Amino acid sequence: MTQTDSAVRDVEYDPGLAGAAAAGRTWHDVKQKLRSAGLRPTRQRLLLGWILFGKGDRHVTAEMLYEEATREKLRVSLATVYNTLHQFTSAGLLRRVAVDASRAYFDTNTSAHHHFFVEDKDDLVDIVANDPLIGWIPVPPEGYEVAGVNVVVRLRRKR
Amino acid sequence: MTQTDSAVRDVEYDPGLAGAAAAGRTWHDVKQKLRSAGLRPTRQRLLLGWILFGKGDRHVTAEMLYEEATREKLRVSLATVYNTLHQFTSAGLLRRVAVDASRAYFDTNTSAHHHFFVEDKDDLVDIVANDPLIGWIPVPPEGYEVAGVNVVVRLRRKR
DNA sequence: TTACGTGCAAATAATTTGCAGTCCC
DNA sequence: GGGACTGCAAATTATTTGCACGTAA
Repeated sequence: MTQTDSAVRDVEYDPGLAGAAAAGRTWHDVKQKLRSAGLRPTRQRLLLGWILFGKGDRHVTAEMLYEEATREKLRVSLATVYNTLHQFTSAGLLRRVAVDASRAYFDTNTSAHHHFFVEDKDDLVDIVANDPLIGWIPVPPEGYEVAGVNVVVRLRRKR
Repeated sequence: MTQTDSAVRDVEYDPGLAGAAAAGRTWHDVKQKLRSAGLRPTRQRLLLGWILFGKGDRHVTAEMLYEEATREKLRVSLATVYNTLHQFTSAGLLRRVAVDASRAYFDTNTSAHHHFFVEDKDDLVDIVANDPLIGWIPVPPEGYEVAGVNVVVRLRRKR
């Protein structure tokens, strides 16, 4: 049975930023989150953290986050955005998703889940399902362990 | 049941370049392959095709292929390597694999299958299994169709 | 011949780094 | 005050492009 033969079932998919406003997280929460991750709550980390974690699950590139930050209140440099994204990722607050070989996406949802990638919109969307897509994980070669599983279902607009 | 709870079974994994020598493909075969893909068999396409398809399944980046070509016989420019990889991919002779957000990998095995990625060696390895990893594919949102599924199991050297 | 390919070098794009100045604890 | 952080600009890395020249059909 090949992958293409596999059964296809209905699944809810995450509507993107819907519900963003609903997920209220206070400024104080962000500060706590940073502290408990061992990161000093500086002005720019708080701002970026606020943008990232204050509005529900998000998928961003460095450029997107930089523009959003600039559009908002505080001045942040692009380099700092990159640094901060990496610091947040090492601290386990973000998860890096490999979608294509050009840009890096960061996901505020760090739990095990997978993604749709909408090709013509460069849009990354959580796959929300009750049953796991992956039924089993192959045993890695001697001396290695599984560091993570990345599943991206690429979507194309129907002709 | 989360991804981490999933069952783990034994699986053969592709030994990399082992069997490379065995997969004899003649120069004539490569020429045929190019022609039937609608690509004019030029000197550099033949060379690159020979390297790619003459030695069994391979996973290469542009840089790797360029170095290998240079080390061999003919002079090819890096730009031509990039162009050729893309032409081969559009023609369906190669498949692009998104592993990390920095380099693009190309796989000579265009059938549906998935990969291990060995982090510290930047090495991509086919997952060869009898049962599919993915049991089902979620139904995409209205107006979209699935263009492809990319699964990468990231491996880390055991501490 | 003649459109398709190729090489080269310059242009982009995404990301990282070095270092002087700034800011939390 | 001192080390942790940040900004900026310059450096890297991966990839693409423009254009004069070469070559398979």
